[in-house]
Amino acid sequence: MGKLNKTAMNKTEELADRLHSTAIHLLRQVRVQDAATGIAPARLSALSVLVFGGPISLNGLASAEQVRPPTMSRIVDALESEGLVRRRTNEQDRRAVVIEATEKGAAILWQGRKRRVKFLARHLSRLSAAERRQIENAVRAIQKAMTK
Amino acid sequence: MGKLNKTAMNKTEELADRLHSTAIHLLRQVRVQDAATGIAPARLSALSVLVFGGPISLNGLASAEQVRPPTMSRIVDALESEGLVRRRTNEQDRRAVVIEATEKGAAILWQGRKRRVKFLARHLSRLSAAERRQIENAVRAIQKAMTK
DNA sequence: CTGATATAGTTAGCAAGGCTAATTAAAACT
DNA sequence: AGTTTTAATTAGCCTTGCTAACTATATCAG
Repeated sequence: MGKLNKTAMNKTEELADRLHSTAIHLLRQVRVQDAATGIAPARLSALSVLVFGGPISLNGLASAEQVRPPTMSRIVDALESEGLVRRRTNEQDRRAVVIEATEKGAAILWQGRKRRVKFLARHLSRLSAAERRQIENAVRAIQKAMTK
Repeated sequence: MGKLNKTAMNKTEELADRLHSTAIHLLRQVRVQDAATGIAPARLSALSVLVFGGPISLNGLASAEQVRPPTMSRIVDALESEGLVRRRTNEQDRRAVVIEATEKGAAILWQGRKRRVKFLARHLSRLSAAERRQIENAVRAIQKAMTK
């Protein structure tokens, strides 16, 4: 993949290309681990915002997850019916709801997160300490490059 | 995110965690670029296999994309009706079809790929050469860690 | 060579997750 | 008080994943 026109790409573009494809493959493997939680991906991701970030409004959650409110409303419906989150009305602004993870939701999320991190760490542990340091530096650099 | 239980994680697990979240954010931003092609993501991805890998059977394409044949059959239907790919019957085995990208499909894909790579490269170009070298090394290390 | 079995692909039908447009209820602002 | 804005939901669409069931062709056993 991507061999044809390499000649037309400069070095930075080649790096961009490899970085992209590496990210795709990395996440593809991790997703298999997440499937073991039994929670569908969008739901798991929203739940994780709630567990790590605390209670938040529906619109806040939607924008944290970069989806539209109706999409998030339905995701929260599903999480709620599985007993993983809870809706409260915000008494300061009765139009708004506050969504929070239940104990059960938090427990399940921590489990899944642990599985995912251990899976990745198991792979990373096969590298040398120097290689891991390289990845660490690269992660910092990528974050720097991508934030505005 | 991920601040709560860091104490319970060792260094490699922390790295795994940051790597994971960096990959997610990277791809989320790139996806916005891909949307500009006007082709839905699964279709774009299948088309890219055809353009970079050449003609292939439906089952082959499905397994390259890690989806089931019925899913791919429908994706190919959509691409075909947009004139981006073409189905041929394999004359050696008349049960099988061979799917190939049309000129139009290839052209659109190259455009989109160029946009995506340039977008990423634009961000990477704000880093120092040393930082880009770090990313390069890290990409290699990650691939090594994740294969097999 | 014929009947059974295996393989390639499609069709039908379900679920998840994305969207916009329209609606409802509450808040905020003339 | 009446209008406008805002938070969330509902309705209805599309895409993309799946399994089960079907069709057509190929292969294999006797």
